[in-house]
Amino acid sequence: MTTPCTACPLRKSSVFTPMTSDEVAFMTRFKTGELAVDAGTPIMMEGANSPQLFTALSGMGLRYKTLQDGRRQVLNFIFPGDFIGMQAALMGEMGHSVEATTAMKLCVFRRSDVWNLFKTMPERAFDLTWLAAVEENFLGEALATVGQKPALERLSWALVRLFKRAQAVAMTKGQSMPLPFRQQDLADSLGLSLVHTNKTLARLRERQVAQWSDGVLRISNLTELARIGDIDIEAPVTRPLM
Amino acid sequence: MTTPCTACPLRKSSVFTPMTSDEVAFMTRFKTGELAVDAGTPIMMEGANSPQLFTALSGMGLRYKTLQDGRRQVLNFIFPGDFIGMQAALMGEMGHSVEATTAMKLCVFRRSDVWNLFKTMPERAFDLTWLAAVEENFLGEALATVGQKPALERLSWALVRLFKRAQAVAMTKGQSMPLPFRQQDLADSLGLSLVHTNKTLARLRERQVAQWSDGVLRISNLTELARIGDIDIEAPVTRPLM
DNA sequence: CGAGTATTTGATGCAGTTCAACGCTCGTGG
DNA sequence: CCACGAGCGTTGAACTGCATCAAATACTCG
Repeated sequence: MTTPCTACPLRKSSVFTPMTSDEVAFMTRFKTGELAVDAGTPIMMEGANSPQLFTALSGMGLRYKTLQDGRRQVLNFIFPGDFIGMQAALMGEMGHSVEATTAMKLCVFRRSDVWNLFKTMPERAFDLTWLAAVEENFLGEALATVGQKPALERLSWALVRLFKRAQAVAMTKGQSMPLPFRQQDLADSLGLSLVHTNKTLARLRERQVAQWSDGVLRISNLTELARIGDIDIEAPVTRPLM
Repeated sequence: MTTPCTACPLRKSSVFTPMTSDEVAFMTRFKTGELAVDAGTPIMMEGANSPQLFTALSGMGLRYKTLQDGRRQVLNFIFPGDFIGMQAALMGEMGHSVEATTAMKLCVFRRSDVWNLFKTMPERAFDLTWLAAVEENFLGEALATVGQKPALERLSWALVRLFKRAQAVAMTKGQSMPLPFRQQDLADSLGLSLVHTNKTLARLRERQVAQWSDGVLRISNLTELARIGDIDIEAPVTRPLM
């Protein structure tokens, strides 16, 4: 019924570390199905103990935390290949919510099989930990950005990050990429108000550095954008796919 | 020579998940020695590929990132029992620097043995991943705090977090705990200026909620502090010790 | 006792928030 | 087929929380 991992369209991408046939066979058993959700669907709720874990196959989404008064912090944007549910898998409770921004296809795993993965597939367990470490690393960089940089630099940092992520999974066409979020989402990810985010995006547009409209981000001057955002443009590291 | 893990003073604490004798034996082999450093010593540098990993045995330190212009974001404060070098262990490069704030004793491991840990001790590999997930969780909460809350709430959140961490490792005496950092360190962890941090701490003092002077933090009203900081006071979860 | 470091306090300015209003697009129902 | 409302982007104006500047106090240490 469900596509076996041998036929996974994502695995072909050169960004993802190749798997041995043993690993692919294991993942096929680990996988319990596929899930297609509409835009706007909540996938995981903060505090919930989800019995399912996912890998995003297509579409985009976002991770966020909600505060008591309704304010929202977007932690990260979800791209194809991203693993969803790490905290549920390990600690049994999610620290944030996840929702689909566009329609998405997800690969589904059983949480209860995670221990089996550690016991019988150390390579895959290592990969899982690697993903956790990368996410930790990203959040550290995001915290430094939100904590220390002024608005123009925050936006530039975020746009470079998004563009590099998109490049890694071949979602870019030249200097463009789909960016199907609202300005409010980006604002909430950077600790800025919607109004100020809008005005700062206008500045980047005027400066001929980057423009974002109708769900498409166009980078006119990546070097300059990276300079403003104080971020390196390094070749993407290959990363494991769960 | 070096203390075997069977005699580890930290393991006795009830906060740490008990280990089987197999696990203790493994850790003793994993351990290559102990390191004592003075206050102010850098332990790991951002970008470095450290061949050594550590577990803090005593003393306190901090993790931080430095930006081009010299600004600094403190990511977290290090308590006894904390594992240091996760990113070096997995990705081969640290995303942040670590330094000792007080004199510290550290348990030393060889980075090259990590793969062996995954292959032969899945329980310990799981524990390592658990620690990574907890750190990811913490950074998400910190990001939400810095991104969304005003100064008084940020400070309250941070003080509650610190106090609960200290309670977990039995470093509190009643409502007091040692907090051997500078106001600048706390300011850098919350994305606030030193001056504003100082003035906001004064407000908490006046309100009879918390006071911090001479390296000692005294919580006068934990409930109120937690209320202001919008944070739950839950019993500490037992966690693995590496 | 002078130099260096940390805390404290007052004064001033601005980056970013909040409030408000308008335009555009799209879906829905009369 | 048009009217209406909802959601999103855009822009102007006013306000404010926090940064920055400045300076005094206290403490430690060689």
